[in-house]
Amino acid sequence: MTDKFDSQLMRGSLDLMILAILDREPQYGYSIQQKLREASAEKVDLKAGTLYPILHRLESEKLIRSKWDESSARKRKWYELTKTGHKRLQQQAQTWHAYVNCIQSLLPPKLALPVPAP
Amino acid sequence: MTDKFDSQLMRGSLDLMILAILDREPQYGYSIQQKLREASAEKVDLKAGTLYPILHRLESEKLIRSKWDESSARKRKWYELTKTGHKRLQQQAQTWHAYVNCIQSLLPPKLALPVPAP
DNA sequence: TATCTATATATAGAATGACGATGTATTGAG
DNA sequence: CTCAATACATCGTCATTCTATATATAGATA
Repeated sequence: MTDKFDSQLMRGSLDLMILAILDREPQYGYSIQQKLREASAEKVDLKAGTLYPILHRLESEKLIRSKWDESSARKRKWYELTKTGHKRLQQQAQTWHAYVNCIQSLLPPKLALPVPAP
Repeated sequence: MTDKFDSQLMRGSLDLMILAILDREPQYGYSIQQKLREASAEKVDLKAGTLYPILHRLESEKLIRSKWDESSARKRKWYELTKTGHKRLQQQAQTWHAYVNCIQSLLPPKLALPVPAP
C-alpha cells in the first residue's frame, strides 16, 4: 500500500520504537532495523545512518547497555534495556498516548479513530 | 500535569493539527494558536515563529487560502481550507492512524492503548 | 497621559536530528 | 571469484522547530 512513513512524522517516536523493540529481548543494531521493518510491513525502514547514532545516544543516556559478541561468526554489538531505560519506555509510552488522544480530539469525528466506549 | 509536548514529538503532525482546526471553521493565525492551546490543555503551545511559517507554507501548497480582514478593528489574516486541503487532511489523518497502529503493535501489551475489540 | 498587557503578524538565525552517501569488513551463495 | 547480504560507523545536507526580534494597535490601568 502506501509506502514508508514520512521521516518527519517518526521524529520524536523513534526512541520509543527502539526502546519497545529492545524491551522484548536484547538485539543488535542490524536486527533492530529488520524487526522494525517487518513489524511495520516495510513502513518503517530506519537507515543505518539513522539507527546507529540513536543507539549511541541512548547508550550515553544509560537507557541501554551494549556488549560486543566476538564469539559468533559475525561481530555484533548487542544492546539491552537498563532499568532506567525500561522506566523511560513507560514514560514515553504514556506521553505518546496523551499525544494520540490530543490529536484524536482535534480531528473531526469522522476522521477520528474509533475508541473504546467508556 | 505534565507540561508541554516535546517539539520533536509534534514534528510531522503540526500540519495535521492545523488543517484539522481549520476544518472546523475559518480562523486567523492567532486564534489557531489559542484554539490549539485550549484544546490540548496547554500541552500544545505553538510559538508565532513556528505557526506563521507553517501557514505560509500550507498556503503556498494551496492547502489553505487567506484573506485579510481590514474591516474590523484589528488587521487579521483569515485562513480557510481549500478543497485540496480538505483532501490532504483526510489523507494525513489516515496516515496518522496507520502510524498510531504501528507504534501500538510495537509496544508491549501492558503499555499499549486499549483498542476496540474486533 | 503614560505605560503595560494582550492582540496580531512577520522574519532571521540557531539548534536539532533524520537522511543520503560513503567507508570498512566479513560471511556465504552462485 | 564475485556479489549480495550482513554488520557497524561517520560526515554533510536538509527540513523544520525554536528563540529572538521587529512592528503595530486596542484596551486597561495607573
